[in-house]
Amino acid sequence: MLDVIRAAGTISRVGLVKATGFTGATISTVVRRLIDDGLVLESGRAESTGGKRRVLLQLNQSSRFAVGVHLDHAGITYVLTNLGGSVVARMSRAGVGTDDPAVIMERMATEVDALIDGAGVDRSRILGLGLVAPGPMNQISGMRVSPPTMRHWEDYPLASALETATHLPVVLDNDATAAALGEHWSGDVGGTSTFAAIYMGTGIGAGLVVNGITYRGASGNAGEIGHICLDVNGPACWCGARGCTEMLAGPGAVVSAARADAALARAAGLAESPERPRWLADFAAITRAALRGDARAKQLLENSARHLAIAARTLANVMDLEQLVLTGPSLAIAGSIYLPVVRDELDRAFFSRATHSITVRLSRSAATAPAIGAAALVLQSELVPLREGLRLPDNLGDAEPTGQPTSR
Amino acid sequence: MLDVIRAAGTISRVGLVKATGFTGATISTVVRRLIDDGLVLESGRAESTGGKRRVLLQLNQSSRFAVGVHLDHAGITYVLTNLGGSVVARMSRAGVGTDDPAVIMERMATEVDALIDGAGVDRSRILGLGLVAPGPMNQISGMRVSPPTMRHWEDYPLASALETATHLPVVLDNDATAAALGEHWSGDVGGTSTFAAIYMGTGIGAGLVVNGITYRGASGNAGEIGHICLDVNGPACWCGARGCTEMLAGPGAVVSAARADAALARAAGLAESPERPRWLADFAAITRAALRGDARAKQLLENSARHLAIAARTLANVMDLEQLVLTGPSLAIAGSIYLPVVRDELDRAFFSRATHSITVRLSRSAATAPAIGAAALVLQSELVPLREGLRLPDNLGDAEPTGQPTSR
DNA sequence: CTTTGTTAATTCGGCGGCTTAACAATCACA
DNA sequence: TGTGATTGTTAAGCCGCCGAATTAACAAAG
Repeated sequence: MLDVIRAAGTISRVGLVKATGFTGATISTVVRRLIDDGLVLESGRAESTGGKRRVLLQLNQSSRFAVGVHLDHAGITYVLTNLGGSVVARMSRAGVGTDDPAVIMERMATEVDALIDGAGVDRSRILGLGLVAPGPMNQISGMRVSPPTMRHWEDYPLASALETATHLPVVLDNDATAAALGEHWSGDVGGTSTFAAIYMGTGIGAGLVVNGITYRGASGNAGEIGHICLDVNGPACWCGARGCTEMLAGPGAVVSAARADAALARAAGLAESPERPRWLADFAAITRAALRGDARAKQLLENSARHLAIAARTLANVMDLEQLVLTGPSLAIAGSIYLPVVRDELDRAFFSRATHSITVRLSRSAATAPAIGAAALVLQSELVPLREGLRLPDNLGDAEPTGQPTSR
Repeated sequence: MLDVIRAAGTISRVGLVKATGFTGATISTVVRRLIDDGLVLESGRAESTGGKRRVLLQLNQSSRFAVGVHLDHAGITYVLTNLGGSVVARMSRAGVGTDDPAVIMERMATEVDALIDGAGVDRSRILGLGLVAPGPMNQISGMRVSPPTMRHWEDYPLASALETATHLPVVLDNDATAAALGEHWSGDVGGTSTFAAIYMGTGIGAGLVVNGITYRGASGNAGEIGHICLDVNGPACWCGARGCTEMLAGPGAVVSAARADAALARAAGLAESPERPRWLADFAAITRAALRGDARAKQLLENSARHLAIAARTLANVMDLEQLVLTGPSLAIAGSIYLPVVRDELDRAFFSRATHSITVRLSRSAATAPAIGAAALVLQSELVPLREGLRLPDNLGDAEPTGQPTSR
């Protein structure tokens, strides 16, 4: 319900009737309650359609808030969003590094406090905290399989620890999935039923949102397009396969190819074999060189884009997507180079293109997308009734009675 | 609810309480009504666990039936299944060919009558008819995009026409999706939440079932693994891309490669450039040659299997699958050759293999899987409440906020 | 055979969500 | 200034589901 109002931006009660299928009576009482709770505001009138003018409703954006935290090796990003998913306050702090989880927990609690206090938001209006991190997350406890750099976090009871530290309800998820959800809430995805966010950071992943809820797969690993084969004869990957997207299109591949080219490395200003690889800075430098017109840099990036585009098409074909968003740190930098290539690939060879188009766009907040998505997780869990589990049909006995009267 | 009973085979009321999360009270009344309607039977007692022995429940398999029809160029397959998805009667008739849709409709109506009468089933006990065909189906009307061989069916109002012809409720779907659903109902998929059926006929596709309901994507084209890229430098495909699975692993590719090899063509007994290509017969002949030990035939098929396996891994990674079933006419023939290759590929390189395993098996009824699935569509639509997400219609009537006049 | 404790299943009162039905409010237009 | 159309509210009732109490069936101990 709230989700419908949010997705529509502004909508009347009659509009809600059509959108939800509920009766006018139901809508009336529900909306009444939402207004009483301060979640929804009446915000004007629509033009008459022959009778009484419709009263337009919209979310009271600043009635409730959610905290989103993106936990990563390189940095922790905090955002405070309102009900609409718009960022009210944002903060970036040092990453996890090799610190002990318990230490980080304490630090996060104080930093979250700082975020909330800095924005001047009443704590009672905060619905909860969403925490996302790389790798699949166990919904209840914490990380199942963590990337090498965060190995010591494995099986740490993230949710419960953070709940006691911050006194806020905590929900967990994978960062790519969160990024997709964030786009669904903050971006103008509208009523799109199936879409994905391709997230390119160090690795390449994708988050999937189907009918407004995230698709996680059996173990939270869904959307793993970083390790699908684009070339049977391609280079071997650490995952056990060959020709994976990550090997052919990943920022790591781009950076190491640039390093191998002495002239390019010099032109782009890459540090020569630094002790600590700063791939993101290097990737940004290569992008700048390409935008300046450096042919070799441009070729490198377009090669990467071409491969990413093919992975995107695979994802779009398998999931039969309507919309695709490019996001993540790497695409925040080089998105303008990747976007046309991906668009072209899908225009040319998306399997269902005859039936329906697929729109591709860049995220407007690629760098903070996962954190925003983390907050969106909270918004969703609080506002969208999750119809999990099996429920009873409405008409169990009405299936073609064969003579016996259905006793009521 | 009925789906839980079906999936469990036999289950007690207490078992249902645990499985569904409902209260004992609810279960009691619902089960009572199901028994009154004849859908469920009490079938014995379980061992005591310290107190009163549990009464075991199971579906009354023969209380209701469903008709499943697989419409294809080459042949029409009819099945009549009971509530459990078991085939009660089966029939195969000539394919669609170039006949006019209206003619086929009439023929189907009489053939469905023959099927029902032959099995001696009361018409009032038939829940409905499921019709599946290649290509994406418009849920309401009929085919959207049809394969070249069935071009004259495009936009024909299949559902309504067949409803008036047979006087049965009709549901439509794509055949690969149906095959997956058929496996979910008739096979022992158990409580698996995410699985796919790879369907290899002339082309290659996959049907997806997530949490017991089919995933169709935006336009019913989901699972299109026949046209994902396995080799960026591969041969061009009619779909507009390069190196598609269908080009590298499809039966058509296998057969034409075999024809190109004169010695193999002779050994396998392929007709030399027949006027009408009989790819299925040829594919079967090549398979027999391989099983006899013909090295060249074996190599051809294993090459195909290797590529199909990579496509399967892509699908498994993207959807994060728990189970995979190989089905369809081609795999009904050569499944024993493909199965180990697919298993090996997933064991080696399935991305989530550390978190959870993925089981791969052959369908037990590969040839009739789509027809069984068509019947399962009916069973599901009647027995499982489909909770669709909230949807926004194209035009809700509200557009501009606050005062601005809405132009219509 | 009786008593006791445990588990299974049903019944009954009640709550909440949703619907139908009737009604009040607003607006365009004749 | 009605009049019909459209929007929105209120009241009454249905239905699914839950909680608590009750009945039924069984094992083990005496």
